[in-house]
Amino acid sequence: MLSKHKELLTIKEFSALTGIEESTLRYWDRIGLFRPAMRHEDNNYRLYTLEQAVTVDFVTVLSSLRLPLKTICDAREDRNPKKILSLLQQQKFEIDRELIRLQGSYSTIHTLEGIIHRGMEATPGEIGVQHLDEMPIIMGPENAYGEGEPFCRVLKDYCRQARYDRVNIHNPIGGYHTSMELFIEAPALPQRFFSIDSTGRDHRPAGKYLVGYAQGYYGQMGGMPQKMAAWARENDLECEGPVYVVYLLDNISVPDPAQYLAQISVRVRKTNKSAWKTVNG
Amino acid sequence: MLSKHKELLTIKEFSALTGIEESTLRYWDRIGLFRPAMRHEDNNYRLYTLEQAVTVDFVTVLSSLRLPLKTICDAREDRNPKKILSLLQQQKFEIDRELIRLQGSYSTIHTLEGIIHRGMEATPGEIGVQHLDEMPIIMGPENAYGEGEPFCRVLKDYCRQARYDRVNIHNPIGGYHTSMELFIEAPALPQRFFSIDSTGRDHRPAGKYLVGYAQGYYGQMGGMPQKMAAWARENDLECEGPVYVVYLLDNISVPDPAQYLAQISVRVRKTNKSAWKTVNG
DNA sequence: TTGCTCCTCACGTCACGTGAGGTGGC
DNA sequence: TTGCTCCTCACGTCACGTGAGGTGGC
Repeated sequence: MLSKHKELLTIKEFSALTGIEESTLRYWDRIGLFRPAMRHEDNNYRLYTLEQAVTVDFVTVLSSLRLPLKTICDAREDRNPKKILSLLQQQKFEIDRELIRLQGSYSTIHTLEGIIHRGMEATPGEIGVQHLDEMPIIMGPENAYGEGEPFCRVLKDYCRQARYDRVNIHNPIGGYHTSMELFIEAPALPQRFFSIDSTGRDHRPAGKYLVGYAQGYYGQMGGMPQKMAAWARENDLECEGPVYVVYLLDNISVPDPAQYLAQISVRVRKTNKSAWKTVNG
Repeated sequence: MLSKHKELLTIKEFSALTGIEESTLRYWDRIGLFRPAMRHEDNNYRLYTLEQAVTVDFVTVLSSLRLPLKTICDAREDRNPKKILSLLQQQKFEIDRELIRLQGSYSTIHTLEGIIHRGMEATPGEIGVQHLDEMPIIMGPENAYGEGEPFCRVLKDYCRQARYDRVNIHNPIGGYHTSMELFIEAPALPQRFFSIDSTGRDHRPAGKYLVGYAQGYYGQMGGMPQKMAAWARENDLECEGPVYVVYLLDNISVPDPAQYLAQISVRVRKTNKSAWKTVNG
């Protein structure tokens, strides 16, 4: 038969038994969430019962589910199955929201990694034909450029709309020009912006693209549009469809705007002059 | 042509444009993470450029990925693609860990909801035959009961081992008795504990079970073992295999131990006396 | 006296949010 | 004078962690 005193645990013993930090136990005591069964008469030491090592799981389980300690504290007194079920149900929503946020972050990282990797491999000024895989995007509305309206303002209008539409605004943003002609005319003023987003239902289709890499600040293409057009003519290629501009390196990865690196891509096909068969050949 | 001054934004305008709270902008300024381009000469107002509304995304993107502001601050000065990739890679691990934790919480909630629901539907003292679905569990090691060793201590030994083995210790814990005979002998001293865990590779198999619901504190079955054995005999049933004890209602959902509700389950088959066919009949 | 465990109390952490009290220009 | 926007500074939040200074029994 063990003496009654033997069953009482000091804070250190209780901490070792339950795995809860001493400082946490003192804090829970202080806010009245979970208190030791008694205090030692002489030295005021906290004394926990062995039973408490089991009943404390009301706190540990619910706090592990991220319920605020205040909520746990309030629910503790007159808890019943129904009330607990309702707390759990609520918390499931919270966790769902967190899961969605985290998956968004994960996806953003994945996209960024891919983009930055390609940015490190690309050579500024390089032009060539490449096969590009499908890129899922979310296409924004048509841009409204007012008289002398700066690029930044329009981009921010897009961002505001994106926030409103619950689109992940932390994903990389690209520029969309409806044709090579319009791109050459105003390379700094895309007709639309798009967000590179793996959940997007729009996409830049897979296929053969004329790809150029331009170094410099947003929209400053340094003659790249003309060079790409010339390169296409020289190689009997015809640009078709929209032009996509994606900044592989920008202020996320380099501090100096002069080091930004844009990937410009537009679909191409061989012209009639070419030896290859063409669709309308 | 717009005047140079028109392109400068007050904190309110900048906040509206970027969606970042004014208090957050002041905080970022204070810790030197992101400062306005200049201050107004007269009134010391913060003045941001339109460009900054774009470059601030270095901060917003990385902080949305939960990188500590200190890390973002340190990386800002001389950032380069390689360094940013390494930060992203690290953060991916962090997010992975968080995702796993959250999924664990989600699964714990799901398990708890199921258990508490069954606890609300069950009638204390009831005995009957039920079909039970498979229940995934993680089986613990064999319990070592020392001389006069209290139940709580053994349970906590199991918990410590579970923490060590990285088993989710917040999932409900059940008792496992190797046979009905041993259960009747010592209903408060299960040979093993197990954790109800959807990721578990062990399980209580699906099948026909003799099920009893006993009210009261852990291990206090109030004659339920004998009653269940008697019920089985009267109904020409033979108990086989281990006995599982799961507390459907315990200190998570009710404060009073007298209200705890245990579900006791053991597989049964018809005896020879029965009209039904038996395996060895 | 030394070493040990415990105590309380104050302050730090992290990324802000809130409110008090004051300024500057219409 | 009133109303508006901005400022700084201090304090609050949340769930602890840390350390200073002190106690009690061997």
